[in-house]
Amino acid sequence: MRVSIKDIALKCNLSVSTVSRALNGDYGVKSATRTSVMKVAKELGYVPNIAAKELVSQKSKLIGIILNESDGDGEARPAFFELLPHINKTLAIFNYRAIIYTINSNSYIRGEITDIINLRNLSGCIVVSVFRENHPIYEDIKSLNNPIVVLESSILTRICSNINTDEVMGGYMATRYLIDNGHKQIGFVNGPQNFEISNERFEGFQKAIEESQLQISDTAIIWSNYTGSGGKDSIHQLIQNNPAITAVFFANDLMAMGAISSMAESGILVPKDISIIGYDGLFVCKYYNPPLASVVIDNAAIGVRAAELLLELINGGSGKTVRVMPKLFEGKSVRKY
Amino acid sequence: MRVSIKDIALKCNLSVSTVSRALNGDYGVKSATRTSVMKVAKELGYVPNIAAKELVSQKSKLIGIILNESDGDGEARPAFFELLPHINKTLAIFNYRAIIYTINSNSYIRGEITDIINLRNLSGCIVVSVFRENHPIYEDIKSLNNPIVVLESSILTRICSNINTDEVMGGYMATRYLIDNGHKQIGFVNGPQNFEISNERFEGFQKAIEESQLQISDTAIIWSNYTGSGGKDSIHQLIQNNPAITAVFFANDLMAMGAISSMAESGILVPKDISIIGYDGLFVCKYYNPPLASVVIDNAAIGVRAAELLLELINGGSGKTVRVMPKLFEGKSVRKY
DNA sequence: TTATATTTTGCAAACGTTCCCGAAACGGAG
DNA sequence: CTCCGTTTCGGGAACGTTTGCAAAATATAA
Repeated sequence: MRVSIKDIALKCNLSVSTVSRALNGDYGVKSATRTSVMKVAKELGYVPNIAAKELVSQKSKLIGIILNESDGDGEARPAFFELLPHINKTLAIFNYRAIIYTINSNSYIRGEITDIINLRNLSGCIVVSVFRENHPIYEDIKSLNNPIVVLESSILTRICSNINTDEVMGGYMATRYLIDNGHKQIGFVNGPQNFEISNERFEGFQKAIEESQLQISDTAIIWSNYTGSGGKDSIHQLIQNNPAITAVFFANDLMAMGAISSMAESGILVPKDISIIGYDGLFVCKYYNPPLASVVIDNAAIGVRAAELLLELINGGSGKTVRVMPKLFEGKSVRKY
Repeated sequence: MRVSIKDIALKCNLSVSTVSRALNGDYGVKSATRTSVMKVAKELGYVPNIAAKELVSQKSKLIGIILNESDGDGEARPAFFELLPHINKTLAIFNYRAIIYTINSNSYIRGEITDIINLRNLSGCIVVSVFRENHPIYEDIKSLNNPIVVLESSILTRICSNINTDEVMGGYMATRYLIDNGHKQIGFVNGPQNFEISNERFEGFQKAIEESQLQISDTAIIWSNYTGSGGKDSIHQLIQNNPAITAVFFANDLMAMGAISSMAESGILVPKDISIIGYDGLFVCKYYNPPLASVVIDNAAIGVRAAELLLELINGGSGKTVRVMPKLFEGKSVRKY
């Protein structure tokens, strides 16, 4: 049998209420008794019963991390797994723990996230994976009364914060980098059109292009799917329709890598024949061949910040928007003219 | 106020005990009352209070996933993040949930894992990350009385199962593949000597070498550190001391990639000048340039199996060892003679 | 019909906390 | 020494379940 507060009370000749107060540092207990309680608690190896605490407090110190199941295959947005440990560590500092939920984007039914929260009385949630625009989960989140932090989105309510990289800026930086290195015929392989991030990255792309008064043909812009094989298909289509192209911006690293390895087989070399820049800054970028230029998202910073934002909400703060600036990793995949 | 079992009882003119039994499908309640209880529960939107359940049952339906914090940087063993969703999904089927703990391998103090389990009354743990041999956590695990599944290790007790790929076989397969393609001067860049997996992969390497009666010089075997930059350093050292070498087996993909990208800068091409095979089968392998031959570990299978093993233990089963066979991904990084 | 066996239900304790409220102890002022 | 204000403490309800045991209801057998 585990030792409880009652055992301590017995050994100290105190009531359970006093012991509880002593243990929790509440005001109103003599410091002498507090220390003796602490001592006995330690002697007996007391471990508080969290279930009991949760029962009376109706709170759980548990926060949910919502993963889009389609990320499970490691194809889409592997970057998210890189920030998990950082979320976790930050929460742990305040004695919160993360509990993982994978939800299937396609079979999602209204209220699912509410049920998840209610069942375990979660203190809050971090929605970590990207869902397509207008996905019903966003409706649920908007009407929810629990602290939520949504990544890579712009949902903002009294009790819902969001954090994301400045995707427009990211798209701009990548394109600008190509332009600054003398490229004029530039292609863009984006993700699906119904993802917010795709549109924002596109916006940045356009901004840089217009700024430089370049002409980009419609066939130089492809809406793909963020997967490696998508990148492969797109690059060939792109080259075929735009033989003069000298550089391509891929809206994520995976597509870029798929394209590069596929081109190598056809004898097209990067960056000699064509320059490539990706997006995400996966840690393998720097070990890629050639090291892949990429817009790097600071996952550690996002993870930490997301956890902090959630804790703020839990402690009564109100929703806010945080943008983190992406950085450029130059790699060696862009040729300088 | 949330609706409780009591509200249902009131509305049904029943006692809470009957309602509880009806809800839990226990024997001894008339099917008519059961259906009416179910109906009312649904009407009222009843959600069971898990804290209360846990309090009386002294069990939690929560299982801990123990991550070695040093994996957090994404450098060491990124493969582990690939199996997280699979563990999670399998557990979810049985209404168990995973809660993530990162523990710092270096500052670990005896009993830490015990505390983790006790605090939340975890039903069990999956220790997912590799710790060095003789790490104190293994002592704790051996003396623990809770269900545990350890990955990539061979700790086995009444209540502790382990699951791992056949590393000896993996090392053998990789080496054999090089030999079968006509390579005779083969190098091996391994991980640190105080990791079980390093030694097992080495054993497989040796086995294949001896079987083929090849002579390998001592300088062709390097004990590195499983990181990209480690791979880079090792390959240069290796080539310098063994100019005639035609193929290198890296004990993980990260080192292999670090080596390949670094060699490219020196004009050494893979597989034309030197052949490379890695280990882990990271999903980026197939998009690497060139697609990287690798011993692929089936993370999905391991994740699912690990969860199943744990559930077995929780349900009273006893510890067992499961080995899964690695597969070979041929890629295009090994030249055939 | 009565007696008995079986099924179905209710009562109440228990799980380990927190917290409100009142009682006891203590301190200082008069 | 008395009185009153503080500080410290204890009693007990409450949180929402499960479960052993007894009571009630129902079915079965004679």
